[in-house]
Amino acid sequence: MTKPDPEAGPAGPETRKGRRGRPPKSEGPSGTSELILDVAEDLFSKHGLHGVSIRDVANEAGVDTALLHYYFGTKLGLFDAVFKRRAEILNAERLASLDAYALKAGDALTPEGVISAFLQPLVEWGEKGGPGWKHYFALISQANANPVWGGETMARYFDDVIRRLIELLRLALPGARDEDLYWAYHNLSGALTLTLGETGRLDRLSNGLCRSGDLRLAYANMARFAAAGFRALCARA
Amino acid sequence: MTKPDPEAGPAGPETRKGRRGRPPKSEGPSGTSELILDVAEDLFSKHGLHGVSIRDVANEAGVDTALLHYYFGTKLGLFDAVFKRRAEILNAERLASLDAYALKAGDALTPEGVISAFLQPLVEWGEKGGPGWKHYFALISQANANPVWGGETMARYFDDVIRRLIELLRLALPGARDEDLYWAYHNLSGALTLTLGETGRLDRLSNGLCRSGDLRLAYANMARFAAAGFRALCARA
DNA sequence: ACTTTAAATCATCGACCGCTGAATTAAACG
DNA sequence: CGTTTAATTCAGCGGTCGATGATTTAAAGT
Repeated sequence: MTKPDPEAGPAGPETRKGRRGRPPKSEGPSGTSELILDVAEDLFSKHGLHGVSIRDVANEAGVDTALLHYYFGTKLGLFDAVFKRRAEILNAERLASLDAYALKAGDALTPEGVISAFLQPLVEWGEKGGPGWKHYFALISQANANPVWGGETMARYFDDVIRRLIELLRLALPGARDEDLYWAYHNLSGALTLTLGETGRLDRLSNGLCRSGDLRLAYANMARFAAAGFRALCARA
Repeated sequence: MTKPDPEAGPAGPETRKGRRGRPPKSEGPSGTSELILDVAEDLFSKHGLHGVSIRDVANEAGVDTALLHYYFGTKLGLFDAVFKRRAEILNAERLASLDAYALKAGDALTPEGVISAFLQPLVEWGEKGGPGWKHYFALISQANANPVWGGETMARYFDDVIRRLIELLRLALPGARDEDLYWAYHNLSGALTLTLGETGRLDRLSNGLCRSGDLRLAYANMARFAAAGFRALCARA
């Protein structure tokens, strides 16, 4: 993370550059703090917390480093803010999607249906949410692989939805032992994490036969794969 | 990564501390460069490349930072050396395990068998290889989630074994389309990555019902889960 | 109109970063 | 035994890091 980038374009309208003090009211689509979050999200998702300096973020966003401290306090505060921003939206939609499916399916819950409902908001945000959501997913993917702060962070933000998911899977797989349900979820979680990363690894390995950017296909295959896995793990004496 | 640790114990025999020059021949089990690699492996696996300074490694290993440059040149050179050290051992064993299974099974290859053979060396090293191997696995897990250098690194070190795995799975699932085989592998790879991390996430989520440290169980469940997934994905028109 | 507050830059501080050249000590080699 | 080479610490260089206090500008409140 060291890009000089000394003169990135004509620097916007009337080259207001280095001008100190509060800027005149602009009708821009979203505030400066959102812009900073977008940039930080992008960089953190690619290089991790320690791979990005606040100078990197400030330069890329075209603001002074002091402004990041003004809004977010510390570097860790910025990171947390990035993590939190979309978590709430995502969790609300995933819970709603699961509840809607449970209501619709009544007694006829299937593992495929539950898992698809769980994944659906990810597909939609990934496809229609713009690049910010893809960066966010990649960030989650990295957090899930981190043994130090990852576990705690993931638990804090996402355990509620996951418990609801497992609850519905328990209904869809009557007689399943809880232990097996959790182990099966562990495998699904790993597959999901890798998909969220969109690292392009599969594209290269398959010589272009599979495109990890095809989210709809990726998630459909994951639901089918995992549903079969759940059945196999949970249907034993 | 900032630990003071000003006086970690009595500093060994006769407190040879700050003593300059080549040390007298010691009958220690392995050389200083191996010790440095062990420490670096541990720290990198927990905090990532950018989360660890060469001073951190040097302090933890009880040597001067200049010694790391003497052995490994740059920080990246140290990281690569850590990555490479065990990759060769692991790959040789995984290929041998797959070949042995192919020979034994003849025409009666099963997905469970192939996947178990693929996973077996991981179980054994994880159980009997000491903490170094666990740190190494966690490092791989993080590399696999990294979108920048992870994909290239993983491909360089591990693609050979993976191609052999898919080849055998193709034989075990006659009629499967290559595209489906790759997508199924993608899901297995994700599950494996998460297991390798041993982040303790499942332990907490299941309130202690599942212990991610139980490698034998984790890998047995993964093989069963993934084999069913492969069948489900590959057995369609 | 005056005051207060919000939003921004500037200049800088002390700490830490990766890395290097010189010195030192002991082993290996002849 | 003398020379070369391997293994180590020391001292420090130039650069970057996260963070802060002072200052400036414009909006908001009264």
